[in-house]
Amino acid sequence: MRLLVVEDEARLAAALRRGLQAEGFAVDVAADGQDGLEMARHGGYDAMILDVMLPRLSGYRVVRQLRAERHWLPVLMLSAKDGEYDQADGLDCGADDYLTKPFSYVVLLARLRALLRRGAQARPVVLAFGDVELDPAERRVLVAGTEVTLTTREFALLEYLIRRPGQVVSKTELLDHVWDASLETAPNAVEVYVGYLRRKIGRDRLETVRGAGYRLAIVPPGTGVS
Amino acid sequence: MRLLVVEDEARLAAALRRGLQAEGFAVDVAADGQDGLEMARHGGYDAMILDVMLPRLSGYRVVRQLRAERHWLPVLMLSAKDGEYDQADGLDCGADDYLTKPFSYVVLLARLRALLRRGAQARPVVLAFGDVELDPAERRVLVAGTEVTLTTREFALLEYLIRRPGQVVSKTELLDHVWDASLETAPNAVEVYVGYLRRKIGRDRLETVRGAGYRLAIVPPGTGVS
DNA sequence: GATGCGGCTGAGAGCCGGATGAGAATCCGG
DNA sequence: CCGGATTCTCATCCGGCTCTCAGCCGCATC
Repeated sequence: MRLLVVEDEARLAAALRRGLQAEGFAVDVAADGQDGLEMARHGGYDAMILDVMLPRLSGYRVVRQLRAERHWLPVLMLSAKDGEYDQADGLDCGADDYLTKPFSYVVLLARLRALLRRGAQARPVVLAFGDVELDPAERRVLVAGTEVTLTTREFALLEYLIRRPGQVVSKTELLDHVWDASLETAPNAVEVYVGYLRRKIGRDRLETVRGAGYRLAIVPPGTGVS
Repeated sequence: MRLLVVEDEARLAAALRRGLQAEGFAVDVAADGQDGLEMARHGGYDAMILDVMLPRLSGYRVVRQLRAERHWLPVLMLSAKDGEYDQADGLDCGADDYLTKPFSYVVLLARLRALLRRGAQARPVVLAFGDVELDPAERRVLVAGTEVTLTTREFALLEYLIRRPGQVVSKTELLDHVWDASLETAPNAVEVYVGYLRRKIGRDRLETVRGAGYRLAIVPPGTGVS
């Protein structure tokens, strides 16, 4: 199994290389985001361990770029725990798993094994539900075939909902995942953004389930007035 | 086998970790419900041991949330035996097995092994009884194939009844579980909501057992006028 | 057939969850 | 450093949900 470790902190990189090699992996190391991306593209690795904070190109951008180029190799992200970067962001970018520093080496190994067991999954290029299509890589949204421009928040909200097609998602869950969990945001923000989103994708495509949350809905073709 | 232990009492958590690691399991520990939920989502565990009384998010809520998100990992619940929390509640939330403190470590191991042997079972996504289908995740109800919209209370009531298919459920039990136990609600409320529900799902599908409670009933196909 | 008890139901008061418009604060590109 | 876009808060409004009450019905027992 070939692994790519992208980590600029030399000590940690060396430790990881040694540890993983001892487990029988073939390990390459890149010291910044740009190099990491290059190597990931052409290296034929089975998985990648990727720090978030990197010189030249952040870990987020590396994953995003890879996914945009349709490379699906499993990515395990590492980040300092200072709240500035957060797990949801990482996973949204297309990472497969996430670990905050400091982490136990045993946990890292376990997660990595889990990833390798799952393997590179062919991912849907675009998420779709009804006549709403969302492309996370290109950050584009099509409703009934025509493009709609969304702000960052609106996009994140729609993405979270469309990954749970048809299911009811509670406001607290949305707050936790679409908004930064650390910041205390008034729950009302969700309602406000639901409102914005509805104006853009069409009122009927986003249903309120009173007391429970929100749910994407399929609007019958022909009826669709966005 | 990877296990997640969610337990806030440090002594017990440490004891479990040590004991289970000695048995050859890889063990992670979370100290509150919120962390536990996060880790359960992304950690790729084979099973979870979950205390009921936890800071931030109760064990019940953790399981409920996991199940709502279609994670089926086996869950073994632990609770103090003080009657406040009870076994039925735990199992209703979607736990797979239940142990009251104090428990013997040998019993815990045995139950855990049994769970792991069964593994994560793909669960029925929808609950059904007769021609009534209820999908907790999408929060939808179909009666004889056509959708029926229910309010929060009505939905909770039907969900509770349909989880006890065909059994008689007393009014006090309904009050305890469908209504907030802390608030004193007049018992009459149950009758009122049974009435509402009957109007929506069809009179015959919800029987009164005089002096005992209510029971869902199967109406013969063809007869069914909702 | 009278009486009593358990269950049913219509009406209505109050409350709560959600929607929305306006505006402050912040970010970002030029 | 400015101006527009974006994010978020706040106050307010609205509709419908929840629950209580009071009276009625029907079963059951005598």
